[in-house]
Amino acid sequence: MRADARKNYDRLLSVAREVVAEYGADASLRDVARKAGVGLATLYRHFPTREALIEALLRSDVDELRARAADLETSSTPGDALVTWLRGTVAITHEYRGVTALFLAALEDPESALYESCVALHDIGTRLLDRAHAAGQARADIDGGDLFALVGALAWLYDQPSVKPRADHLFDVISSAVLPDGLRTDAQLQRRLA
Amino acid sequence: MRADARKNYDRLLSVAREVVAEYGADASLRDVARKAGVGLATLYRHFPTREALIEALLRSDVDELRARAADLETSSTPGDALVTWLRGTVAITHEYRGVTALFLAALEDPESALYESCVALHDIGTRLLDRAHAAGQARADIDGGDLFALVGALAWLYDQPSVKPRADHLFDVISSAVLPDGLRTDAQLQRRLA
DNA sequence: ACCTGAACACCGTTCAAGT
DNA sequence: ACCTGAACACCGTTCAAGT
Repeated sequence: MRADARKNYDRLLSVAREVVAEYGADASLRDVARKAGVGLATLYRHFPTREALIEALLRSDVDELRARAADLETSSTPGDALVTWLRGTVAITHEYRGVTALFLAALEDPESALYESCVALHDIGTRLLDRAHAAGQARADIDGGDLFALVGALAWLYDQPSVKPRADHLFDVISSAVLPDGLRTDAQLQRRLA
Repeated sequence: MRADARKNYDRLLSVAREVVAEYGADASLRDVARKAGVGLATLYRHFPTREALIEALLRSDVDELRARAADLETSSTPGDALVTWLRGTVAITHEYRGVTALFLAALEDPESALYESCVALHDIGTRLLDRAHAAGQARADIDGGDLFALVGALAWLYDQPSVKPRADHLFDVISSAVLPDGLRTDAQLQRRLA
């Protein structure tokens, strides 16, 4: 990449991070280009679609979630590991307000720039879920696809301002549906019994 | 209302019903006016906001849900009544793709044209939920606001094309979190035990 | 190679001017 | 009273013309 192109690329990415944080994943791309002091077509060549831009923003987050999952697999009970990872995934997804609908669509569209990231998240979740299944801590009739969809629904709930005060509670409700207390013997349950 | 105004009003409403069914609650209002053969400003005077238009479309549905709830209160066990009503509410909300975010916002904005409808749905749900609470069939730490938010999340899930095949399953998962089988003695449980 | 401005076809919202 | 077209300030996307 030529030096000036590189500079534009980096500038676009850093401006996009701010704009998306403020206006969500459906922020105006024109606005991003304008604030980056760059022609609109320049943004389009670096990031041919909105998904491509979001993907570039999300890449480091997905890597982090992957690393966390690896840690959790060795440091926690299967049930706790899954819940902790879900909480982190929902939190990060929520930072990109409105991105969950893009995610769920991308999972079925290998052409999407978000496809790889979505598959990665889907697979990590499935792996943690299967561990919980093996330990008899997760509801048996839920698979990785269900889990991915529930993460989307939870992130969507966090995205709604009026839900925010009860969002953590709803996280507990939904995650306890995936991991019923009756099947669990981990820290969360210990706390409830204490 | 003058005869020509009445005619325009009715025509706008019927066209809006089709357009919203096809493109969702964020359909182009310009498109509605165009297809109704009416000036754009005419639409705006009859329906000063998008919420006002959606509210007009939704009014009969809300009335129907209210009637159903009244029936269910006399014809079913509290747990069954709540689940059946939830299913119907999610189904109808889903017909207006994308309306759930408007709903959750309207519940906190008395100025919104959707406010009355949202409060009505919220209150009906709370009433059915409290019956289930009294019968010991519903999870105690869930209130009407939680229920309203969960209905929104479920309708959002039904709105995502990639989730559709598993949406009914996720409905069961989430509704069983609200009404755990351990607390229920109704038809759904009987079926599962059979 | 890379960038830009303008063009095109859309929005939502408002308002002066018509009947 | 009611309606309309045009105006304004926005989009996303594409492309010919510049350096």
